[in-house]
Amino acid sequence: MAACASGRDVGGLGTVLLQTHRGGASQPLESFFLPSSSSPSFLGPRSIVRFDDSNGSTTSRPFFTSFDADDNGDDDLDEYFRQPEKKRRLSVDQVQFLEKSFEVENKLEPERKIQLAKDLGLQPRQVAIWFQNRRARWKTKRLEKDYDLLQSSYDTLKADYDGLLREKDKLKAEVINSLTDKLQKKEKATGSLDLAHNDAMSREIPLEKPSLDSASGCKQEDISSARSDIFDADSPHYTDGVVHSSLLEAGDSISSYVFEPDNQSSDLSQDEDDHHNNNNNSLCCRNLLPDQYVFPKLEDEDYSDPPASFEDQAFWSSWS
DNA sequence: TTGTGTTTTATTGCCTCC
DNA sequence: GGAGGCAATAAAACACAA
Repeated sequence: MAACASGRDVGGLGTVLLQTHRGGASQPLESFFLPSSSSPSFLGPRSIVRFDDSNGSTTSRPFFTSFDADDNGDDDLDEYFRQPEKKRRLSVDQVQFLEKSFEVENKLEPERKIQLAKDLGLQPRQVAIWFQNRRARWKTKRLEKDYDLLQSSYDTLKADYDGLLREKDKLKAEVINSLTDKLQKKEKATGSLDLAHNDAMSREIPLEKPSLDSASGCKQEDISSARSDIFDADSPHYTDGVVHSSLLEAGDSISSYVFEPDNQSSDLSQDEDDHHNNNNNSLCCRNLLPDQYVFPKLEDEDYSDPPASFEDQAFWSSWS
């Protein structure tokens, strides 16, 4: 018999009830299954208690019911033994009993297994199998809960991240607009400069602004060295006095990247000035023509896309 | 009634523990 | 080495729409 095939389960069944195929009444056939019986073999799933009728409804019978010999004759019994193995579902009462026991403790000690089997009229192995399957279902449910928890956590984090991205873009736009406005004002002011000044600029003669240059520590040799320092593959390139930044993107408005040439009337904050003073590239730009003063794109890092380590994880992407 | 998807019961093989 | 747990799976039982 299948239930004995694994050879794992021990017997130990007190009273065994048999049920005929689908709709038949339960029959106590203790003589067939008790250890002292002449037939040592267990007949498998058929031996479980069954309270359901043929329509699937469950009666309120106790776990041990008496066999009504009038309802089932020898023909039914013969038919039963000729039928192939059929699985029998546990009754609602049995399942409720097992559920309560599972709530108390989801592991099954041998003594408890035997006791439950006796109480329910099941094979101890059936009780063990039920607990095993019940643990598997419980684990699945717990995994689903954990998944939902992680999903909501991820959604919250994603929302925060997106909000920060929007805020960053907004701030970036504000900075660009501010700089553009300042540039336009400067361009208007530049139009009123005297011819001599313009001639000097047109010959690319650096505007002498000793106070600022000294403040920034930018000398002619410094400029040269600074140029060579930054003139590598990853840096903006100088051509004809113009900084051509590889960071500049096609279609970007060049005015967005024009650096303020006139330091005397600079509206930049001290922090910004400090930043510029610490930037060789920006220092050197003061020696270029005003309309050629170019500085690399403001951002050093691009956060418009989530970091690969964050977004590329299959774990997360599989959720979205 | 039948086809189909889901749930439940049971088996098998592997692993760990004593 | 035996007992028991677990994952994977089979298969019966069940639910339900068409």
